[in-house]
Amino acid sequence: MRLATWNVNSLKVRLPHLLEWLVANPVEVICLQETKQQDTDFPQETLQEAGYNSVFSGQKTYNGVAILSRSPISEVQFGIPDFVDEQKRVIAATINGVRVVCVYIPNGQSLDSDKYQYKLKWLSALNRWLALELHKHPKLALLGDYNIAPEDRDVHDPAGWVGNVLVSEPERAAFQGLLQLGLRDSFRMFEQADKAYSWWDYRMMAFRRNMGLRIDHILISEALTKHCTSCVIDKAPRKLERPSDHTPVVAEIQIDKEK
DNA sequence: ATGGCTTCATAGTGAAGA
Repeated sequence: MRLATWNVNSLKVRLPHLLEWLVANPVEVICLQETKQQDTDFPQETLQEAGYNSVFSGQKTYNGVAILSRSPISEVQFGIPDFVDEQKRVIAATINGVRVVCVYIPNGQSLDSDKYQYKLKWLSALNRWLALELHKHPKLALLGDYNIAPEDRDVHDPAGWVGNVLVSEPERAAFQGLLQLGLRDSFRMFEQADKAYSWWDYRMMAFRRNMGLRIDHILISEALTKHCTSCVIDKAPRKLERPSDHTPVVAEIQIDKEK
């Protein structure tokens, strides 16, 4: 089954792009971030008509996450257990025997911001929870907008980004901490073109000049790695009119759907 | 150049994103 993640930057604005993309890419599961929509406004029926069940956790203006799936969705978890957070950034569910964890990791704003401290605490809480979750669900995938470029090769201009959030050493250490739980960055399991990114600033014609970062990731547990056959970034939606600044990432896992 | 663009919000001297 194919699993995707996409920060849509407003589901209300991007719904036509999402529906169009799902017709061309009928993935089994897609995790969405920055839906920026209250649950009462979530387009559940429209997505159902497009063949997708959905679970979602949203709020007005900011954040908001959702999981859509062609298969039944069970064991839905909202937020990180025992971590108090007003911001809707996590939703998890079990689909075809795979624990799907959808995250919108905080941006952090700047290294001297309170939001950066929140980001690091948040990552620490995520790590603690996932350690337990991996025990319960050996087949686990962590998909989302991580707001972390793991290595310099994930940054168009590493020297220019020094001192910024998304590339700082503590954030990268937190990313490595997730790998130390036994997760693998599925994108790096395969041969990839150089300068492959998943986000480009709206300004400065950044997309046309490929001034991007790879900050959207699909990490998979040991039990899934041997079944993972590809991971690709789909740049096509970034070329549309009024695009999201992020573009989808898709991993293919060869497992029995009936399990 | 602390800018640029986009979103949601409100009608701001805006806030936040990445």
